[in-house]
Amino acid sequence: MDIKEEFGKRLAQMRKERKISQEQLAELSGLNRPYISGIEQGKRNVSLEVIVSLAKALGIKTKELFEE
Amino acid sequence: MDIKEEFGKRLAQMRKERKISQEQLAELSGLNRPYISGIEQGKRNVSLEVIVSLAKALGIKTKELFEE
DNA sequence: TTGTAGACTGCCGTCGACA
DNA sequence: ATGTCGACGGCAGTCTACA
Repeated sequence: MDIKEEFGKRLAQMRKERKISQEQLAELSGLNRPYISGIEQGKRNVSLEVIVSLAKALGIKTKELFEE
Repeated sequence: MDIKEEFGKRLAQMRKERKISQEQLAELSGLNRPYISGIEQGKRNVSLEVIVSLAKALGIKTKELFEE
């Protein structure tokens, strides 16, 4: 499986565990909602800064987004 | 410290531990050498795919590039 | 609530060259 | 062996809008 897909699935999983919407995650991370959607679909090659923003918004460490 | 700097220092550290040059890391990762230099200087906001390429080139897991 | 589309700006990543 | 520059194409990330 493609790394973008893996990352997207992992992100969606962590978001749902916290029971927040894409809209809320967008606000917390400072990103826009359609972009979050694209990331979760595995369509986006996100940058280091975005990865860190998402981890912070989820209240986890960056490395946790890369655990299997 | 900025996340780009942190990542760059971590990358340089892992590369030196393996005693390979930026030139060799560039070849192994499929990236170009001046770009590797910029990353290690903390000047570049690298993408997910580049992060994974670098980890593979170093023979480590992606998450290891985010451990403190 | 989520997926998708289009238009836009800025920067990622490439490459050749020089210190 | 490494840092830096300049030029370039392509895509990251934004925003509005509609299903």
